[in-house]
Amino acid sequence: MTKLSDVARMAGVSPATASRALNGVSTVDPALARRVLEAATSLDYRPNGVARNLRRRRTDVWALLIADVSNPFFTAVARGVEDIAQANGYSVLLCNTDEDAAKEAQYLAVAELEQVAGVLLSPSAPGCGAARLVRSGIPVVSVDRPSPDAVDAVLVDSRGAAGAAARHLLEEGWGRVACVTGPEGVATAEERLRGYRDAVGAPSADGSLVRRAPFTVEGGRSAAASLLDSDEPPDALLVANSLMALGVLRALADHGLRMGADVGLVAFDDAPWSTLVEPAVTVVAQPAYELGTRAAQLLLERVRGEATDVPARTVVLDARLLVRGSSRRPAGVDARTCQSTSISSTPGADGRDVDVRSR
Amino acid sequence: MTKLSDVARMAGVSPATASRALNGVSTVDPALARRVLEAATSLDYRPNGVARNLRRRRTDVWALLIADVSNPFFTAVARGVEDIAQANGYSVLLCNTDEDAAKEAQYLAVAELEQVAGVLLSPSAPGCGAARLVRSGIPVVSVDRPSPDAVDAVLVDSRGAAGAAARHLLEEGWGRVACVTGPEGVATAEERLRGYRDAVGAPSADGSLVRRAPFTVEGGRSAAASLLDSDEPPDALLVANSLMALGVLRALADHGLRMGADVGLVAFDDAPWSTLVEPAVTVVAQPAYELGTRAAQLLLERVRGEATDVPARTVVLDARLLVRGSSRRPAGVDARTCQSTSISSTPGADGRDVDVRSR
DNA sequence: TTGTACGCGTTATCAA
DNA sequence: TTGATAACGCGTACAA
Repeated sequence: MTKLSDVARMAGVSPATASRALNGVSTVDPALARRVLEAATSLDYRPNGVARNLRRRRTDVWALLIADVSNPFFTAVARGVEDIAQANGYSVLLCNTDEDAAKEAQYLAVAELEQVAGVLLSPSAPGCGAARLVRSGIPVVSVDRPSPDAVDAVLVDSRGAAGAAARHLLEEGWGRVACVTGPEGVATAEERLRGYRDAVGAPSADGSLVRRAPFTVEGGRSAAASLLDSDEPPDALLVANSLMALGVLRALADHGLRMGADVGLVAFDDAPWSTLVEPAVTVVAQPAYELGTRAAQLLLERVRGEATDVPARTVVLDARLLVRGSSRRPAGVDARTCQSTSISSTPGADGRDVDVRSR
Repeated sequence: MTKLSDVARMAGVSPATASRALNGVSTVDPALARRVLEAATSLDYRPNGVARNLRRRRTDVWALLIADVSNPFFTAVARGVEDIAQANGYSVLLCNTDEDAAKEAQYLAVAELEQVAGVLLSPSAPGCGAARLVRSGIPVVSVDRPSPDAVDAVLVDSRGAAGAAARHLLEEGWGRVACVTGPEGVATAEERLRGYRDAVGAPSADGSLVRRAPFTVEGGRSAAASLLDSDEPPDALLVANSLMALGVLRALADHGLRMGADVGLVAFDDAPWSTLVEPAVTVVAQPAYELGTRAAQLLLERVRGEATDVPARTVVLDARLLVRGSSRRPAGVDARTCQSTSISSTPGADGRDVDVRSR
């Protein structure tokens, strides 16, 4: 492995000058610089980033902790993060926590060990161990789910969106609206359940119409099956995630029920297949990619030191309710008519508006 | 930042002993080891991984270069890789190349700079610059797409699977079978086209029935639209990827055509929505997750030095043709009947068989 | 403008 | 079994 001192020797200069030349420091004599560059080329010199990182006392790596890249929502978030990172010279470590606090803690330990420049975190539970990172100078930005420890946060108004969705189902005339949400303790799962309860009213929203399950296809399937097999089955479902929605559709098919006709449906996340099924699925579209880019931009300011002393920032993005066939109640007319309307969960906003609040 | 020497001083030992104690070296006196551990705890000591990496001359990081995490196929691959990595103490850097040679080269440079322990690569073109990594001692395993530079490779028999799929369409009685494949130069795109040509015969497989497009929804949509708008439109389509398939379905709808009835369809990748549309989509199911885990296992052996001097290995996994409604030709009977059969692309294999060959 | 010398924090070597 | 010492490869005060 050829190192900097080799290049320096060949160019007939000191390692210091070689270092400066290769890093484009302007004070170095052009002639020398050229000699150094040539030596580096002919020796096929590759700088050692690890040594540089040690010396510089920083790295150009971020850690991204999400529940699961297989979840299309997080895939989009990850892509957004990666795009911003790459455009600014950072690399990102992908960490799947599977909503597991132990895995999460382990990844945070790795992030600290590897001295990453910053962390983007979608915590599985409120009390994750991100505080120590922040204390040791590593900025942490939370994505999708809030963290008391995070410096900044980029969130979606899950509660408002879930409320609007449930209200929409009620207004369409569905009688018993149930809710299939994520695991207990997961912020977005709780918020969506809360929004649902806002709409249906606490008394009627007793346990019999609520199911918690993992944010997976199988989670959705079994939750829906359990609801449909109960004594008083619902006639409409609010589903907290697109993977779950796939399972719900399977459960409906297993029970011989047609969505939109027998059972109303609204699901979170605008999956690409949601307009290909019949009828199309009414969804709460979340700006997942933008969630990633915005969080990355906030982190960028922090790691660059541009936002030191800036108080914690929280960006709340709006979700949009896209009304399609699955939530429309069949009247006399054909229930399979498919209309698409955009309704913002925040009155007056057009769905692309962004709230930026300090906390 | 408290460092090792601080711990050593507090424990009244040398840094060397402190290091040994913290790393669980057995030769250290239990009493001393305990003192070190206590000191480390009370000082809240966190080792500096960067310094350790420099001294050890190795890191515990892999780089994973894929076209795009947003592509569900690669998402599954990434998840497979990450699971194996995490279980063995490695972290993975996620790199989206977008089939862009420049981006790919840049990421490979980062991988070398950061001295990653190994690279998992799905090259966009045959001649990528992975050779230099291998020369400098970094093992590279190619995933999904072969690379002349890679040490090992884990692939799928795309050509055989595409051939079987096209043959299936012909046997069902579709007259003009077209092919929508990926960008020129991308190995899997070429292999699938080749398999298609194997089946339909080179003469009839002239350009008029072949379209190349990006592996995206929009790529599939416009390719299908172009085919359907041509003078002699096809009556069946072989589509090389599930994102493209979504676009193709959209194009069919735009043209007022029903798959399975007006147009036969087989698509690569068994997306979760493929059984939810009507009729269900016949697919070539690729073992994407397993592709990731297998590649990771091969890399693991290399980075551990267990497979030094072992010649390059190529693992070829089988894809399975899952026959469903979209490829069945409507006869007198209802074309929407949905059957699901499993046919291996390799005669005699059950679809889970694996060929391991040396090259 | 260039060179010398040191330090980043850890681990491996070697002698005791 | 322990400790002193020397790297690992680079960047950067400081002095020249």
